[in-house]
Amino acid sequence: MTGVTPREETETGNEISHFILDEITKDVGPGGRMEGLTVHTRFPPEPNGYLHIGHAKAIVIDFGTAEIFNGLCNVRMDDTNPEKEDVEYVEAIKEDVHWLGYDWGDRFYYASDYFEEVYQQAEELIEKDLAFVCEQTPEEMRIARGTLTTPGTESPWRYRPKEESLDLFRRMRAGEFPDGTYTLRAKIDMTSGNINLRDPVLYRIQHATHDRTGDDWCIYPMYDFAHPIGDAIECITHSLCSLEFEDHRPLYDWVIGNCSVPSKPRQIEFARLNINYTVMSKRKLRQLVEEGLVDGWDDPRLPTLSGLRRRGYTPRAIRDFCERNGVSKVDSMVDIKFLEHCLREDLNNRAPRAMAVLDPIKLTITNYPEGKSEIFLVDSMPNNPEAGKHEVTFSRHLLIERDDFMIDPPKKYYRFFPGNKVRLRGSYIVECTGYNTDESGEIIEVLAEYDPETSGGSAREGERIRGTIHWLDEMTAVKAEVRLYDNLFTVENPDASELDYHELLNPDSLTVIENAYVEPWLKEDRSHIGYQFMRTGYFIHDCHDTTDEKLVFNRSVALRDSYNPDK
RNA sequence: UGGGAUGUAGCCAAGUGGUAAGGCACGGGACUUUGACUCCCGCAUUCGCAGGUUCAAAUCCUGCCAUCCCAGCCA
Repeated sequence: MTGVTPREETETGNEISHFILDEITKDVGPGGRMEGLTVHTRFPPEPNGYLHIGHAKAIVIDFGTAEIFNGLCNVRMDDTNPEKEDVEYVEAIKEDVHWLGYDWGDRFYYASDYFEEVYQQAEELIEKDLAFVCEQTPEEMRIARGTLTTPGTESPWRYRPKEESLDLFRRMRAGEFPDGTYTLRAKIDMTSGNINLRDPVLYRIQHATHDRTGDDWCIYPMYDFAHPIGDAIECITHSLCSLEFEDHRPLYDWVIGNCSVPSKPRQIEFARLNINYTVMSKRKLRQLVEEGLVDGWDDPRLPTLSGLRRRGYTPRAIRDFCERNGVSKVDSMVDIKFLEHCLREDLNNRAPRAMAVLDPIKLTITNYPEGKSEIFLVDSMPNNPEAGKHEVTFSRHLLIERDDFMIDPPKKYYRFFPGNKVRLRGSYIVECTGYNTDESGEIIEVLAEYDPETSGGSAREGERIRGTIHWLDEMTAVKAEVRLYDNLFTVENPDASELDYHELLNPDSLTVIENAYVEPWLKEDRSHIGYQFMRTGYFIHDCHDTTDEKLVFNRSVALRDSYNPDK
């Protein structure tokens, strides 16, 4: 038979090629160690926090790899430590994986599903004289483990008769001993340069109620023991994980090799994702949430999937980002600008356009009759006529962006200034004739005259209008709150800083604009993945705070802006 | 004086003995009823460093340097 040839493209259209695919191709191909097997991967989160974009990379690799080989990918909650885990997170994790666009079918599992089988394997190991019950205290064990440069020393309990270990282990399970008094340890090699092989703990006593198994157990297996067995039981062919597990692989292989399991999965490691100006560790994210420095796990400034979702990121943009970053073993730090690029690219093709004025100033069309009003039809997406059109109303009193007017502009400023003509997108070309100030000299109104012959915004024959400005009809505009976001941290790598992370927080990461205005249809419309407010960025309704009475928009990402007055 | 990995542009990243892909960022230009989008152009005489093998080296060999991970009864 011939080997399975990986598909070269994903749904997002990216050509995927990396070393893991190469390895798997060899494994399942002719003469490979898994010749002819269906590729089967798994995504194994610990339910102790919310998923972030680093997990998205893992999900894209786990599910994407299975997809490429026409295989399967399971989801398995790694719930072997009841003290740290909570069911609260399970549903959130499911939602995030689905939201990203992946489906595990009927293969949603828990490591705890296998507690009985894992236990049986432990007994078998004891009988094979490959594991023993140890009575060292945590402190004694730490000392006996040795250091990075000196070998460890064997536990005094290492050579106790296996019958005794078996009896003790059963009594551990029966709940006869308090936490910390006994452990089950693998009998490997206390002199190994790889500390994971210095008789690692396989089981510890923990009188804790488990979310799924309740009080059935008072001993729980360690990750290094439960994980390979879980993989093998599910007949996972390739167990893909991050780099820090690289030196656990010999132990993974030891467990697979010495236990009676139905398959022999292969672990392959890849570098986890880092992005500058943010943090990715669950610990730090939790801290930000618990200290109230952000508005919950789904704060739009956070790199959590729920935060990105609320910010207006699309699953497609995130998948695209992960795929285009590639997969390698190099510790890397990806530029957040690339993430933003992926979002803009997706939204540019799919988000309808609207006009919104974030910082309004009045514009009065002095030669347009008071009380008169007309309706213009504008393309919802100029680059895609099939997206249709929508109405905008025009009248004497309009709103424009405050920085679209200057009394004394620099060169190449194409917007409003006395004497200049600009196009009010979709309606008319107008000439700025002046402005009014209040007692303090503050500009409160811009004045202009419209040219009736430019209806729809088309210029007169031979005339070139450089500036096109967005605007709203004061009569029909709807008030909205708009939230602008910037990086949460002021430094590229907060983790590497010696300063306390509180000092690294960007004080301007959130800007709330209370009195912005938007086109009225945005009050009802919720049918789109996001909107482009022309010339200002991509926005989405805030899913928490938008109500029937109040509109709240989050800026997902600003538009690129090449305007540079200094040039 | 341990073990495991990794070094290709500002950031990702292809490349597997035949003469440095691509993307992001950046700079320039064209187009434009979004200073957006799109489109062109530019952006590593050199692959951590030093030797060596070869007609030919980012790719092979030797030595060195730098960075990351590991001493939880966490995952």
